[in-house]
Amino acid sequence: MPTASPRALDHPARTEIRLEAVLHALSDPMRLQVVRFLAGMGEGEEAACSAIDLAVSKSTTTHHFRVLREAGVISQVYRGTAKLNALRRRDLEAQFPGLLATVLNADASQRQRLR
Amino acid sequence: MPTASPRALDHPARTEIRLEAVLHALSDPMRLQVVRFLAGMGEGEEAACSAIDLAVSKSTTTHHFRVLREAGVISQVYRGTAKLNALRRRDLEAQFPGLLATVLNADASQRQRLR
DNA sequence: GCGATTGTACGACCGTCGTCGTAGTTTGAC
DNA sequence: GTCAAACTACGACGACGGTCGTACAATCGC
Repeated sequence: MPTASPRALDHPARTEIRLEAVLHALSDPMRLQVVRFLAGMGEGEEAACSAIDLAVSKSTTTHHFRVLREAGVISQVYRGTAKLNALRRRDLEAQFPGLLATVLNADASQRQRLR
Repeated sequence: MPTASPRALDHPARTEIRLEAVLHALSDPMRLQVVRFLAGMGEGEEAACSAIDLAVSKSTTTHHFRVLREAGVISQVYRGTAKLNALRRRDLEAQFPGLLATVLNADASQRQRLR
């Protein structure tokens, strides 16, 4: 009885997404790596946390995913033992048009420059 | 003799500006307020620190301006007892095209929404 | 020189953040 | 029921960040 079947996770509603939170979430290299990975998948595609190989412990990985979710950058839903993650492209675009694309583009440029 | 006349301040070169640092700098409401203010002035216009009324102590104000400068978001130069600040529009645009405009636009939308 | 203005340096405080490890929960497969 | 896989909760730790106050420095105007 402790299980409510599909365990629910708190997500900010589209209109509750705060710019400062999003910028903060994106200002960490690990989290930017996650976003880059998710952005590289098709629209609406989801990936388990374990699909992205972060060079930190599992606890830390959990932490970063939560920060992204609470900022409204990604959505998370349980399926089986996995937790599927997806970029909230539409919500971000509706709230802050162009922001995600611009940041991803800036990130790509910087990575290419540093290569 | 302790004076090197125009006291110099360290600024990252254009190519040294890091995306994470910029995003972090912009993720604070106070600093966003500063950037918004500077963006509201003409291209190349400068404003003294004291021209922007932040609701914090002078020490804290100094701190925020330094974070912005070290991230490469603004340039600072002494003139008399004042320190003139300006957005590094060109450098930011060259390094991360559209980023500043997109963030400012997102900020404006959010402020309007919350009004 | 003196005083006022503007900003800095330094230290303190305390909360947040990124990190970890260990122990635990939930689920699916057998 | 048992086991393994995937993720979480919790507590710890050290580093960083935003804030302040006080004391100081540089410049300008008189």
